[in-house]
Amino acid sequence: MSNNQFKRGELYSFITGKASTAIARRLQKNFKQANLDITIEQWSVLYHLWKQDGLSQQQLCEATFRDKPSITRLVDNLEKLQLVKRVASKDDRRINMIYLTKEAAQLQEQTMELANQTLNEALEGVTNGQIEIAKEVLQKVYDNLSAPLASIENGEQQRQLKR
Amino acid sequence: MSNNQFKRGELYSFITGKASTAIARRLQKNFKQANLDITIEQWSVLYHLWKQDGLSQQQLCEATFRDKPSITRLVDNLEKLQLVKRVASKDDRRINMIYLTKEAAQLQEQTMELANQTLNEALEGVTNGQIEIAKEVLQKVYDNLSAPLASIENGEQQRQLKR
DNA sequence: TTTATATAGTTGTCTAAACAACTATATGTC
DNA sequence: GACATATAGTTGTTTAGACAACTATATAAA
Repeated sequence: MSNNQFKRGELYSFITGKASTAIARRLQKNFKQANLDITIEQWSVLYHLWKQDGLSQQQLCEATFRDKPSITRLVDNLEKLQLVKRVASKDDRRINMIYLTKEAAQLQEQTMELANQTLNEALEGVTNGQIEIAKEVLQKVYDNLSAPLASIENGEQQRQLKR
Repeated sequence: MSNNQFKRGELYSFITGKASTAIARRLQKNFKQANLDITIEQWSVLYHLWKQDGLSQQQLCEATFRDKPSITRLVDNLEKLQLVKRVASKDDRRINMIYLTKEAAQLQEQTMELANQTLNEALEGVTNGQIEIAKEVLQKVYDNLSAPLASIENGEQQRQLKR
């Protein structure tokens, strides 16, 4: 575990930086060239609404791995662009249901095509087997860093309960 | 190539989002818990200066995959924190050489330890073989998306030359 | 030597992430 | 029903990324 820390350190820069920002920038550039005036962050929200319309902001937080203020502001900007509407839930008035507009529906096909193109470009020369392993590693990384959070929070709770 | 687009679409969210932000957030949290008041972005700049002190801002751009304005502002903030000094190069007065301060040198050991810990946590249960493949995939993604940029820019140049 | 061009860095503007503090509504308990 | 607590969302602040426009210095070409 300790004799390959340098190798792992190298991986750190890959995971945190290069590949993900390269894809993001490329997709953003492709959107721009196609005169699509949305950011990839906004697109990532629309992406989940295309899969299922009418999600709450809280559900969008979970789907996109963002915190609540981030989603509030993304929805703000999507509303300004008239791509999305906030509708207060009748059952629970705390909840905003987010619905796509017609304009947003029209964006789906074009942007998904660009996203697929970008991904195919990015993964050219990578075999499906390699992709599967990379997915597993990245998923494991995510799980490793998500699960322990609970135990940390439990620790804090226990500390609080002692009082 | 087209019959596994959904799988690739899944990978997209892994690459762009979950794993990298999870590691970044965890490392930031670990810094905070250790009362280290730097951001991981600032740390990533220091990381390269620890490997070699006295890099120019341009060299930091290349090392950290950021653009020039981003480095200007990161160096601004690192200077405010007294972790770094700008020194105008005598050979070429356009160039700022960036040097670590004593305070920054003291940060190295502690932060590198936290980074290694975080990475070990993140990669728990992942074999070295899997890590190697993931590295290859991410490197390939980066290369795929970096190299074609040149040809796009050539295309633009050719267009300009036509005038 | 003047002029064009390339390079290093800065500034302005917009968008977004992280975090803390906040409001409003809902739920559970006495 | 009153009170504590949990949940959904908002606002303020700081830091950062992307992009365009800019200044200053260096280099190449005429």
